[in-house]
Amino acid sequence: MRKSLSKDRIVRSKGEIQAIFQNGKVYSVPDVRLRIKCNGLEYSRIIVIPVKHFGNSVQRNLVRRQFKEIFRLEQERIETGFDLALVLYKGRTLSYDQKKEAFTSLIEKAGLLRK
RNA sequence: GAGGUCUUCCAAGUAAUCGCUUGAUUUUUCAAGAGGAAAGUCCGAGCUCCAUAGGAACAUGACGCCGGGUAACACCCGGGAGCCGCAAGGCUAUAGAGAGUGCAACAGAAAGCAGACCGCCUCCGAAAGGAGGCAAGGGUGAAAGGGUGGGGCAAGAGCCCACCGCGGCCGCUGGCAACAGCGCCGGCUAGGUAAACCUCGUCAGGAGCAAGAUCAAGAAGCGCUGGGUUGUUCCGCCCUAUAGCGCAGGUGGAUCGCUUGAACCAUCUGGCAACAGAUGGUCUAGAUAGAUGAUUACAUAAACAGAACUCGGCUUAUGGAAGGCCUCCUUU
RNA sequence: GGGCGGUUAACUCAGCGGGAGAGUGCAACGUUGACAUCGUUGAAGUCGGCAGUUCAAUCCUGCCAUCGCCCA
Repeated sequence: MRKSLSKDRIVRSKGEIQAIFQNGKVYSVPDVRLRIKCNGLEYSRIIVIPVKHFGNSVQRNLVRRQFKEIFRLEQERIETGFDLALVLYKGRTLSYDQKKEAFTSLIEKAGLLRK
């Protein structure tokens, strides 16, 4: 499988985001919270949402890009057919490796790791 | 060497692997891809819509030395004046207080066509004190209606004189001008505040790309009224019942606007400069939950910080480098 | 992205060029056997911050910070 992440792999419309937040299951580690919901498609999608006062726009864009990169590299190990919403809270500053660790443990908790 | 001050420049690059957006080409590649502030939204414009920004009066707001630059500006350049600084240099919402209204708490005798507490002097009186003259000295205050020196006087005072300061719809000279210099006149009369009202001059219609246009989908109508620019009034002209306003309901998708522009680079010419002109060259982000990331190497990438219609400025945040100038110290 | 408004005592607000205030709350005292109510007294403030105008700024002007509202 090609490790791409094009625009249709990102949750885009406002209604779908609302649906994840109303009906999704919640898993969390410090400073990061994951909500998942079945989407009925052949692939999984993601959206990264920093909370309102998460630093300035440079910091918000940086963490969003880094989590998208982690999802892109790990997506072949993840079950298909789910929408993932990552909500980021402002705590300590995580390095790239720490973010990757947090993401992997969240996927394990949610039982989405492909065997 | 230390401190200060002004100006300019840079804001990472290259290679590899995996990826993102746009455009070409076509099925595989190629090219391009955040800032000096992209920020704050404080000014000025372009652009779009509001049926007519057509006129007049009164409001309202902004600006305010002079000359120039600019599409325009509250910006920039040059000059004048005042203030600050030992200096380099910096700051100034820098017209009018000789049109009017107002304000100046407290203190002080007196605060605006000024006034007399202490005091000084003269006269009356035995004394206490009284009548008058004065504004130099003390004291109050942010501010007490020219300053210094001399003459003069009972004591004093622009009362008189010299110099300095101040004023004049004064003259001459220099300057496009602001203004400066000199002369003459005035014996001082004319204090502060206009980021208080105001006067004078200049400018300004309003809203903003969530403007606005088209397509698709969806929905449920009801009530009121003539309405239409949005400071007020008047005049003129015109549009529209497929109208306007209010409440309720629905959608919240796609395309255009959307990037070639008062653009950038180089050279020459004019100008003290801001800037303008000519010639040649270049095409340089266009996303829509929002594209620039991750890892490795090059000794090492660290500050503030991320385009959302586009320009010209201002302001604020911030790392580093270079140069000019000034002051002080040390050495030769 | 664009357009507006606010910030004064612990809380809610008034004031708008010369004295920083009101109500609630807080503290002390009185009243009561005790409490509530009531009465008296008191404390509490860089008027969001930094500059400028003025003799003098919560007030006028500029910049910054922060909070909130509106639009399709």
